[in-house]
Amino acid sequence: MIDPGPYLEKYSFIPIVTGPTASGKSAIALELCRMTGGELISADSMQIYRGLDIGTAKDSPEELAEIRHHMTDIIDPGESFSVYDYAKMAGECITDILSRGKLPVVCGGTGQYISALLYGINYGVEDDAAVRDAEDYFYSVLEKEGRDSLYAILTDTDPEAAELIHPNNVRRVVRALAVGKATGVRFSEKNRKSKLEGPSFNFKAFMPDMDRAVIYDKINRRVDIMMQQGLEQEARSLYENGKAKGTTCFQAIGYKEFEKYFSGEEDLEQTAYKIKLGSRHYAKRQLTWFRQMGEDIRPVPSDDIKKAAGYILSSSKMS
RNA sequence: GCCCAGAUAGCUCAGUCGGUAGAGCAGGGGACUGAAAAUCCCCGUGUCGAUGGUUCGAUUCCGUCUCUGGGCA
Repeated sequence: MIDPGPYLEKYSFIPIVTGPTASGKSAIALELCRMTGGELISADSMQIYRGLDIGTAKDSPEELAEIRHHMTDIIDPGESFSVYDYAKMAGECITDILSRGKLPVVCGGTGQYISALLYGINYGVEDDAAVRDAEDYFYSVLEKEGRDSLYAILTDTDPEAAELIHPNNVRRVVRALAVGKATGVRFSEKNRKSKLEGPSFNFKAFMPDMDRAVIYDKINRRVDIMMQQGLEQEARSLYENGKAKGTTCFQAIGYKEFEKYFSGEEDLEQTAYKIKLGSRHYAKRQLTWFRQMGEDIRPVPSDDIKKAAGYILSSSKMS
């Protein structure tokens, strides 16, 4: 555990505000920063990209100017980024903020990023070029021999991992195989050891308590607003950026759905429908992730932002 | 008013040569350890429009009615 420094005098933990998309977590986190003079650390896998503003529901330019944001707008579309990178960089940001006597407020809905921080998952060595090569190798095996024989290799070399990964989930099968081949340590073995050190900081996570029907309704309305704000133009410039083509940022909901619109196969109405649908499905997956974390995530009232922020701060002072 | 075609899951539809029915989408549950807004797994009882008739048995065949399309007046 890293020495929290002077911040300890006032607060006993670092708050994480998470939850599904459109649940209002950002407003709560901003309010927390205002109330404490804190700084915000994003935990969002798409808001790290410059230029993806409207579709990722990034905080407004005014909010970005008012509250100092970290882990937002840090890389260009086309660049790669990983959970490992996130955990490392976010940790550095937190250390830096604490050293200046301020409160870091983590906010974002990328479950894997939240878990990485909260459980202090150790992802291992920094250089992953060997793993990337191994992934390429296993993808070529997949192409030549099919998914059954690919899965058979995993059953053979790491039965424990094979037990947990469905044969159809090629991406995870390849990942497990590649880690084993490149590092010489079985995927299952590496994962088992990954939590031994524990988290680097004392975090506490919170999530707005909001009915799913309300979240879905907010998503639907928010997409209409994004369209009015010029999402089409933002997506178009991403598509015209040669370097970004086919990279991670194209997985972002609100951008990938424009592909068939730009090729003339679908109209704007169909595109908006698909963005809403994709966002709803995403929210559902996020809820599953956070539900699985159980008591590690505490609900906060969602009807009043100041009340929610106050609730988090008061629970800080008590414990 | 007449003729034709429909009416089956929240939606779009398939099907039952008469033995009470199933796909896609929506929706729900779950997994997740270096792309995660990704990737993957599981979940389908519904007066088969209403009402008579034929039949051991009708959502299925026949009659009537209601509604919805389309056509003719």
